[in-house]
Amino acid sequence: MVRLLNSTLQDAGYSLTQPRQKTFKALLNKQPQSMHDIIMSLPDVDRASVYRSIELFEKLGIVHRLPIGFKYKLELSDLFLEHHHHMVCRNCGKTEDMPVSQPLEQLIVATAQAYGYHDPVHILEVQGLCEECFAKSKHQH
Amino acid sequence: MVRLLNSTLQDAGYSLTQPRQKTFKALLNKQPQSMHDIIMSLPDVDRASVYRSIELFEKLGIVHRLPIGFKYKLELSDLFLEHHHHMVCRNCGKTEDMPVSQPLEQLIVATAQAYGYHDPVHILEVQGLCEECFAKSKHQH
DNA sequence: TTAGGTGCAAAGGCTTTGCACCCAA
DNA sequence: TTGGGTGCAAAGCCTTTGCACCTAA
Repeated sequence: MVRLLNSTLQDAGYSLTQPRQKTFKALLNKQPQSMHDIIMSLPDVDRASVYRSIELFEKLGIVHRLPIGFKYKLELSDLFLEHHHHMVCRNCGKTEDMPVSQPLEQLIVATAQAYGYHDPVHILEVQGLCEECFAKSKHQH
Repeated sequence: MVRLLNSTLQDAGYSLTQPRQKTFKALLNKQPQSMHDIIMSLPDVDRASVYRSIELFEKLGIVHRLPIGFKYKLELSDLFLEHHHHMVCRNCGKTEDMPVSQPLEQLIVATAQAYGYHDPVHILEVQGLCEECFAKSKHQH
């Protein structure tokens, strides 16, 4: 994985520095995280460098910024992961992947096109209660 | 409409003040607006009061805060409008309504439930090029 | 060696808060 | 009349920027 980061950076004329490697590793095999989460997990990297690394990673297509609520979270892009949507638990805030369903994908694109939108990209956020929080809420009543 | 604002506020124990009325009117018959848009359109109402009114309106279900990109925009809620989604033009930023399609609604809910999410609510944002911007982009090439 | 990258500190947006004054009921 | 509501100014986040120092190539 780090190998791929290296070549992605270098092919674009950027160097593989320690802060960039650390920021990348903080994203590996993780559910989407907030900027704050990443900054806290890297106490020896300056905030400004984390922001600058993430900005560069977005530009190079290494990370995606997901709108969640009115904030955003960050995760590695489809270069490293399959296309998918997210489900957010509105009680505990946990984010889970929702794998792509072809009929759903096609229907969203077809609907947008029916209303005159060209080249549509979509962001689908589903909020609900995860199994655990749903179970807890039943006990409390 | 102002009548309904009045009773909604008073039933909940709040008074119908001038800043609240003006903030409400700024939202009437408009596409979703940013907080900045609303504040700019009300030069004689203090920013803090606009924020406080919008916060109250959300609590009372009068307005909805829509995640758009990593920001949000505000519009009157389903009490005043029908349930719908939004399409955002990624060139000019224009927001348009996308009326509800039953098959799409049902498929989104069914998919979330299939992955263990209870009581799902969904937010669907479609980004694409509106007719005008699409036409312009063709001329430019 | 040296351009690009980093850390530090300060500045910029947007939003919230504390407090004295004001006005809707 | 009076408690909730407002305006003002200041403070608090989160994010960006300027600049001197550092380091990857």
